[in-house]
Amino acid sequence: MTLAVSSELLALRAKLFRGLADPSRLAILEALRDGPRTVGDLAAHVGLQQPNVSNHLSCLRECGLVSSAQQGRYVHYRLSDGRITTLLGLADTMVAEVARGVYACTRYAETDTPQVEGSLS
Amino acid sequence: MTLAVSSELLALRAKLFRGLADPSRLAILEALRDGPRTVGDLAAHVGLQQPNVSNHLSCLRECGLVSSAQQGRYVHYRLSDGRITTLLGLADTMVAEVARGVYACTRYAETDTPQVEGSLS
DNA sequence: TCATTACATCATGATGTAATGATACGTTCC
DNA sequence: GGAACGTATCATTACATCATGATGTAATGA
Repeated sequence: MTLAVSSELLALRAKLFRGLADPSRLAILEALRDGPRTVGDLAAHVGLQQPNVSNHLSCLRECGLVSSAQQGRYVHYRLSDGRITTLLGLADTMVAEVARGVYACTRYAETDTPQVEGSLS
Repeated sequence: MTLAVSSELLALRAKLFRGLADPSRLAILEALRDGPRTVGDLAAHVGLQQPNVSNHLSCLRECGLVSSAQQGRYVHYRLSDGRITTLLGLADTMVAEVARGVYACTRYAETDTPQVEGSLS
């Protein structure tokens, strides 16, 4: 009787969050908030190798978070929806609020996370 | 250059999204929208085994998404913040909008999602 | 055509993570 | 005390995923 959230919807939500659950992809999305960028530009901006960025962009594009447009040899990527910014902002607010808890969460690998100095600015 | 967002903050955001990037955990959070529940109740509700649910709950608790309170032999879990519902709702809206794209996203495994009888409202 | 540039894809290795069964811990009741 | 119950933890296994280097593909220009 209590059927309302289908497992398919849960899987979709999980996929969406999974697309956002990687620092590299979040950095890419942040960089795209200022406007469209090319792959090489993004790679230089976030300090990752080109194939790696290309792979992450494919992920983001397939999940509908970014869209691409080829112009000559270049491929310009941009955020596909302003809602993404809203989602990131809300997550940012939550992180600021539960920062201590999230930071204390040792369940997931601490990828190169130096030290938090309460800098939530 | 000039990374607008520090890598530490990106890591925190990624952790938060990672906590939300699993169908089982989303099912648990959905079940908790109606109010506090015990571990066994949750396990029966989402169709997962008790140790598995307990493990996911530990994850969610460590990340500050749920809080627990022991009453006798039982431990009641509840959402720690109403913001979580907001975040899930926004994600839901986005999923509905980019559903086609997310469906087509074959980059991540379509884990056999647990059978859920979540109640929407 | 050939070379160069920009990007995508493939294969691989290292690491992370979810699910399971067994077991330990804590509480209640006899 | 001892048994039953609810929950947490451990070790194992299977799988997922990130990053890298090598290679492939498309587009521009000489």
